[in-house]
Amino acid sequence: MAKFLTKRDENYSQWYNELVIKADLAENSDVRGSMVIKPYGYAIWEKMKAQLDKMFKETGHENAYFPLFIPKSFFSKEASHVDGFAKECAVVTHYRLKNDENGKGIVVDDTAKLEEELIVRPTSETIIWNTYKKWIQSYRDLPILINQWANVVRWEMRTRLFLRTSEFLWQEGHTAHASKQEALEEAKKMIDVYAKFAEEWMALPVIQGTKTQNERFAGALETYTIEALMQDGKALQSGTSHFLGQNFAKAFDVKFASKQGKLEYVWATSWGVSTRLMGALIMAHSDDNGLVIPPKLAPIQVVIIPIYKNKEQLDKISIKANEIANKLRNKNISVKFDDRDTQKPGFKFAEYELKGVPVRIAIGPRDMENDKLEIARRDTLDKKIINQEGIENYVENLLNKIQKNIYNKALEFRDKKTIKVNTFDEFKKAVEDGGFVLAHWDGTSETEEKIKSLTKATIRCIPLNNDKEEGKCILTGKKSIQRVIFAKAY
RNA sequence: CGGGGUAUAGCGUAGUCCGGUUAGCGCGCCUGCUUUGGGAGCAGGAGGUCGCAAGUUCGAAUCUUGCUACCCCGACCA
Repeated sequence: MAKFLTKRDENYSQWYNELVIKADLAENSDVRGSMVIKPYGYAIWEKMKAQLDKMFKETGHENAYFPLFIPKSFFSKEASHVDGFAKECAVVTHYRLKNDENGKGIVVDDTAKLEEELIVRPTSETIIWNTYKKWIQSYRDLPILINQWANVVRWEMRTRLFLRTSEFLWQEGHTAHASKQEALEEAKKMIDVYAKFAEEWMALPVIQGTKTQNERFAGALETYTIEALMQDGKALQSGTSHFLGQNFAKAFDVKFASKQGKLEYVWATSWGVSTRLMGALIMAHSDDNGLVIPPKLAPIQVVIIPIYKNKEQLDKISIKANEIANKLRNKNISVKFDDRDTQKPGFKFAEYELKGVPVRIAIGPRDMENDKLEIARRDTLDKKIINQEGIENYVENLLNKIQKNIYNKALEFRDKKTIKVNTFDEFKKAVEDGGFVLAHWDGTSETEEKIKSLTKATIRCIPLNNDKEEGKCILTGKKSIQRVIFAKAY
């Protein structure tokens, strides 16, 4: 089986690329570094989006929309922010095209040069804080809890479908608060929301922690992150939430009158997840036969495939299949009855396996005689013949089981690949083997940099609620108060 | 931005060094028949400005020059 897909242990990144394309999730477009998200892939993203949106609203946030274009001057207002993004910005310099005088198609009209260049947003802090300045005068105007669903552009040198594309879809929350305490709580609250979403919906175990200064968001005082482990042993940063302090308020001069009548700068957070979550979902669970999608995010949860020799048989089976489909739909389960006559059952089995549909039901003449059906689950590839009677409860139960099993499998894998080391030799070997490596670190950026250049491993995070433990830095031997998580990352 | 490479049908490729019939093959696509409980078989068929432009030549996918695009390695990537 799966003779059309490269195996994971042969070439993991080739497996990933083939899978994304063959499962019909996305493809490269003719625009450098930009992908087309195809209907099946977009359907998964829509499910993610719907759930996240619900969770944001449940935590008091509202959606709004800010401009795609940001005046260049906004960017220079926050120094570390511009440092972080300057090298990967798309810039709009003109606003008109004209026919080439030599008849060679269309050229930029040099006379239509913009007074001030516009940057295609790589993130929206600047335009949003420029706006918040107009909205905030008093503590009564706070907090502002806004989220935006948008596309952003970062001119990356090297791109990969979903993991890093020049243009990508995401949400960015931008909140404004009257106190440091409240902003910090907001940042933590949102990383918590992300972790909950990853674990309960994506079946993806994640570690919450803070970033070191080196890895922090440009302009943030603290960056909270959720880190997940992929099957090749590399880490994937899956969501971040930043405590921005008063940096942006100061850069954009956003002050409010406090209850005591003093003028104070506003405290800020921002937080986001992107279509990169699709990459995490694919890499964390899928196997050599194709995608494995957790039921809660699967666009099709159950597919029914008829097996027949002639039209009369198909007609009979169709009646039964539709009956079953309706029973399942009444349980809010999404079902597809695939009665295409243009493909054979074997082809369909393979196709839905490749596409990661959690449950497959096959009904043939044999089953029709005995009131049975064949049910197969994608996560374990187990097949069973069961009674048609009570199928809706059976499937409902099975989908929950599959969701849990996928999570447990990923958790087991991560636990197995999480190793404590105490010496630099052990460290190098562990990094080479892949996985999360728990090691002592002296807390300096220089040491972190050195370790990165020696091993390509970076500090993924300092876990929240980390156990305090005296130790010695694996590189310098200096004192350390806790272990941090190292890994090679995407 | 430095180094290397590639461009031929929807996709993957052979042919290019050493110019010479109608540019070959696999997948996919179309038609027909037989098939249908794990990616069907046979027969027939359609599909090509050989990246673009100029040059050399009786003759260019093939040689020369220029251009463009893409890929790989490095640098870069909260």
